[in-house]
Amino acid sequence: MIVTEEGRSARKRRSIMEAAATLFLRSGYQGTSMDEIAALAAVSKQTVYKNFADKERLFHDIIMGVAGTVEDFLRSVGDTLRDTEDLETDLHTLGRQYLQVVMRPQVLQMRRLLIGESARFPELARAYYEKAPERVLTALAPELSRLHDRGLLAVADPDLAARHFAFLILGTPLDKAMFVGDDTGFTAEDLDRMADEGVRVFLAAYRPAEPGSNS
Amino acid sequence: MIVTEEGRSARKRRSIMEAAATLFLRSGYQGTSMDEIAALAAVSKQTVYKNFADKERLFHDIIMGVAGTVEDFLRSVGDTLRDTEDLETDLHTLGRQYLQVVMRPQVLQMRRLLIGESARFPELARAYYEKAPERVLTALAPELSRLHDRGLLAVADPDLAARHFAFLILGTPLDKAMFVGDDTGFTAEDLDRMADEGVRVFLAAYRPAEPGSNS
Amino acid sequence: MIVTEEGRSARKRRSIMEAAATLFLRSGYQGTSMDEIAALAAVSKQTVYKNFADKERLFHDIIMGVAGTVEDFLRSVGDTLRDTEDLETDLHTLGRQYLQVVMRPQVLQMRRLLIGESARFPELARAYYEKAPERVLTALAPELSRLHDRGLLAVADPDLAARHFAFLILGTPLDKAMFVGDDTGFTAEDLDRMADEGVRVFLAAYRPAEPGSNS
Amino acid sequence: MIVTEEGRSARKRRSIMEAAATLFLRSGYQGTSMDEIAALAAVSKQTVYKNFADKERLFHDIIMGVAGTVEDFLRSVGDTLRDTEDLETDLHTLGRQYLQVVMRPQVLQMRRLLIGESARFPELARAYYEKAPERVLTALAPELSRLHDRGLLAVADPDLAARHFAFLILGTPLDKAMFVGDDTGFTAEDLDRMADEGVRVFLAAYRPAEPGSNS
DNA sequence: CATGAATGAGAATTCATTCAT
DNA sequence: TATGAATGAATTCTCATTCAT
Repeated sequence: MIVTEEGRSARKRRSIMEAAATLFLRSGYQGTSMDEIAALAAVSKQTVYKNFADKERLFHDIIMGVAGTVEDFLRSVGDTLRDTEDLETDLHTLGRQYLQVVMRPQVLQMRRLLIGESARFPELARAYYEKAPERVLTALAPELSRLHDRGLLAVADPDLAARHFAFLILGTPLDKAMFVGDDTGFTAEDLDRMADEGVRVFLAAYRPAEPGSNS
Repeated sequence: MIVTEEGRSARKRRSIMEAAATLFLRSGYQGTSMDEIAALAAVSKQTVYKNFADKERLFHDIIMGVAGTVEDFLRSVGDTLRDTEDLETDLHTLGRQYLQVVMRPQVLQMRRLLIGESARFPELARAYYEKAPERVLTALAPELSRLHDRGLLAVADPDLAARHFAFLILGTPLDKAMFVGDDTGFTAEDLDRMADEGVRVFLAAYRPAEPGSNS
Repeated sequence: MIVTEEGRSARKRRSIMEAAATLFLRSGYQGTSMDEIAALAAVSKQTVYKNFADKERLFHDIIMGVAGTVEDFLRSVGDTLRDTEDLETDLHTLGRQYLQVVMRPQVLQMRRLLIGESARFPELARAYYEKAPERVLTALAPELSRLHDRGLLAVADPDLAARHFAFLILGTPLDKAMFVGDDTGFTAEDLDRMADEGVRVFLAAYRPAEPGSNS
Repeated sequence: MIVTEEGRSARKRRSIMEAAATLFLRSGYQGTSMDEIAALAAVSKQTVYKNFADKERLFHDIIMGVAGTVEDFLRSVGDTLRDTEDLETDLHTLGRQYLQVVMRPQVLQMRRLLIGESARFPELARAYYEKAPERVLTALAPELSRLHDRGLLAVADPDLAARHFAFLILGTPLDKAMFVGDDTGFTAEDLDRMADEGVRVFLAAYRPAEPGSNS
């Protein structure tokens, strides 16, 4: 009762944000009108303006709200690699997860939206970039570093290695998805295979010459 | 006299296309008005409409025109790898070139533009994707296949290898550039180093176990 | 209180329709701008567009609204002829009424409007034709048929007879009005006389040879 | 050689008039642009303006040019009725001809065009009305008068009788054609039958009680 | 506070007419 | 003299934002 207590006002605010998120992601910034947002949120335009000074601020708040979604995957990165006993298996698992997360329609749409609006909202695009895609890399790098210390990988530059890991896996489907839409034609199995191949190449390149002697 | 003969008409048409390209790339499709294009081209709106049926067609023609620019690099791919005598050196050269080409502001802007408009112009985005980014990969794959046959690489799946090559090199700077603008903060040297590192990892993974015995 | 309750909204809508009707009838479809309509209705353009999706739909609604006006005369046709005891007198009365109705400026303008726009709005013109002019004929025919059965007229083909009746009366003034404007120069007496003469000719042709023996 | 000598200039003028006639009749005044006319006439816009001061004058000249086409039928009226020896047959022939002439697409389109533009070009519409439809009636009336004198018809008011003749025949198909387009769905046989029925009614009403004794 | 209307402007597109080459 | 371009305005429609009820 205490937790779900939200108040009409807060409920409306959330419904506006949901409507705006849906529409902005689907139709872009210019392609979405305040009228549509109000209509989809089932509130009056006045209410929209009461809650958000103008269209730009609404957009801003939406984006920053949605950007927080990576959290789950970030935790997964640490959990999976921290004390791995079977690096190869765990890396494959992580790779598949990574790709699945990034290929979710919502993520793809958000990327397209911000890339398309990066000229109009430069700070916003940069903020998103740092809060989402970049964050994964900065979370991955220290884990790779740890693995190096444990002698399981040979990574001279952990940040660079993290990026290689990321783009070996994501590069192809993500780039394609940016242009051709959410449905790239890749099946779930295709994606898993691509992730696996990326991980395989990563390991081929980053496996230590003689296991267990990096320190 | 023959070569430079162009005619008022053709000159105007070109000036319109240049103006439109500049503005579309800078401000996007919706962010560019036909008035602005006519003004920048120093031409009346009528003349714009005489040359291009409507805004969509103008946009289309611009995009497809720019997309044809990859040709040069495509030739370079074949020229560099076809009869290489020093694969490592030539791959590094190619990698650097590749990254430089893709990081040119015009290319970055075009990518952002089409990614941002991919919902409004799905076929156009796809057409561009196939005509530009994808085309490089389909040109690279057979070359890798040749190198495999010559025993210089061990590529079971040339297409996949081409993609790994591409994204090991391009991934990081390209993804960042999409969000943060043409100026990523990377110097030319940074980019060369990134290309080099990508090629190094590629070779570490795809170098044959015993050189010269793949067939 | 209940009857006159209409609401701002409905009032505005009506005022738009009246303004649009006036202007469309006076200046035609292309000759009337949405700006003019809004101005005459003392309403913002937005309000016009909120009530009517676009100019075409507004036009359509106006036309179909006006077309419903024939109803009164349709009733009159039945009332006058159904149980007539003095056919000649009643036919003359009906003929005069008919001509008066059709020569009302609003009707004449509507005819001109739709005839002029019949290329642009073929279905609308046809719909109007069937809903208004044609409808009178299909109401008249069965009455003539009844009169035939009662032995008061000799009409082998009631539909054809209805058309003869109509155009003997309307033909001249209606055709002239189409071209020369609402004011044909005919006085009310002229019109009555024309109607009378038409009815006279109709009766001369359709009176049974020997009254009272058609069945 | 003398007859066909026309000169480039006159040829162009005629080609402009033909193009304009085609387009005005098909698309109306406002629906036809000077660009289209120039294009269809295969001359430059300048040439159009050289020959016709402006669009209005061009329209005017076209209409008055086309209006002259009734001449043939006018002669036919006199030829057929002047010394008829079988009035019934000849009237039927004339009725059919009349209807055929009026139902020609060009005539129908001209009527629609001028009716639609009668507010914009009142004198022109009136002029056409007097030059074409009215002219037939004023040609027909004296012939009917002659027939009355010969005792073949009983027409007290020849002008009125002419109008009755006209609209008994033309009324239905002409009125329908105004609204539903050139193709009314009536076959040539339908039209002949309609004409015949109109003539039949006309004769029923206007045949003298005792043939041969009107004077 | 919430609904409908108003404002004021901007964009795409078209047109009649006139210059300039 | 004829072609393409320019002018200048009009028209339909949409939008973000603000008032009034």
